[in-house]
Amino acid sequence: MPNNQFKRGELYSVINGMASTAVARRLQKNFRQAGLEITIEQWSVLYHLWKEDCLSQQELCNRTFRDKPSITRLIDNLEKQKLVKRTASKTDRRINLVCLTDAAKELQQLTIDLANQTMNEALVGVLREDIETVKKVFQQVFDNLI
Amino acid sequence: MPNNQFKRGELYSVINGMASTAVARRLQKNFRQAGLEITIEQWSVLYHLWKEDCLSQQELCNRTFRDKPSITRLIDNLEKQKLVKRTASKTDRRINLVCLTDAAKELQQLTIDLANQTMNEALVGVLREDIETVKKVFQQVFDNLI
DNA sequence: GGCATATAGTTAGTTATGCAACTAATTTCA
DNA sequence: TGAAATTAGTTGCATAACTAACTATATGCC
Repeated sequence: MPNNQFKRGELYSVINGMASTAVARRLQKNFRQAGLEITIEQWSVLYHLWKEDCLSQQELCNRTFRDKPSITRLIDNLEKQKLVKRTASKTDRRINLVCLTDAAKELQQLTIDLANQTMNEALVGVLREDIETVKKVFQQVFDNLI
Repeated sequence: MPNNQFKRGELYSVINGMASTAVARRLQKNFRQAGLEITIEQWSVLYHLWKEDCLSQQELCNRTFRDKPSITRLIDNLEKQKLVKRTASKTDRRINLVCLTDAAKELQQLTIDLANQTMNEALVGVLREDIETVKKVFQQVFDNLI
C-alpha cells in the first residue's frame, strides 16, 4: 500500500474523534464542576437558541448537525429540565417552535464563559494562524462530504 | 443543509465534532455500501488489533481513547459477530487478551481501503501542508487536555 | 377538489458513551 | 507475611446516536 495513503489513514484516526472528544469531555467536566447538570449536546442546542430563539426542530437539526430523532429526544430532555418549551407554530401545524425558558436564558453567560475557558485550555501553545488553518481544513472537509 | 457551516471566529463546531462526525458518517455509509455490517467504532478496535494482535482490553482503551465499559461492550459485540475472541492471559489472570479471528483478518484490506477512500473524499482540495498543521494542532490539543 | 408527494415530528430497536459502583487478581510495603 | 492500595474488567443507569417505520400536516399538480 502506498505510504501516503497510510498517512491519510492515520489522519482519519486523528480527525475521527480524539481531539474533539477530549475537548468535549473537558467541557463536560467544567460544566459539572460549575454545578451545571446539562450535557454538552443539550448545551449545543441551547447555544443555537441563544443566537436565535424559537427555532423549529428541523432548523435545530440543520444547525446542530443532528438528525430528527436525536433532536426530538434532546428537546424532550431539555423540556423535562424546564430549559425549553415546545410551542405550536401558528402558520404550520406540523411545526414545533422550540423556545427558551427564563432558566435557560440565565445559563447563557456562564456556559459560554466555560466554553471559552475550555477552548483556551485546549489551545495553549497553538498558533493563531494554525487555528485558522484548522478551521479552513474543517470547512473544506465538511463541504466535501455534505 | 444551508446552515451546516462553521462560523468564522468560533471553534464550537470543533467541540461539536462536525467535521469528524461528517467523516465518520461517510465511512459508515461506505462500509454499508460494501456490504459490511460493522460499525466504525468496532472497526477502530479491529484497526488497532491489525497493527498488533492480542492486546488487553486496557491497552485497547488507551489506543482507542475509550473508557473500560465502552471497550467491554465493543468487545462483547465483536465477539458476538465472531470477529474477536477473549483469551485469558497466562501471566496475569486479571487480563483478557483480545485476539482477531480469521474472519476479522479478512476484513483488514477492504476496510482500510474504504477508510483511505473516505479520507480521499474528505480531503479533496486540502493542501498537504495544511494536513500536517491539523495533525500538529490536534496533537497539541490532546496533550493540553489529557 | 382530490390524489400524490413532500415535510415536520415521533417511536422503536440497536449500538455506543460516561459515570459510579462493583468483583477479582496483583502489587506494595510496613 | 498480610493488609492496603492498585489494576483489569464487568454491570447498571442515563443520555445520545443512526436507521427505519410511522402519523400528521402541507403543497403541487391534474
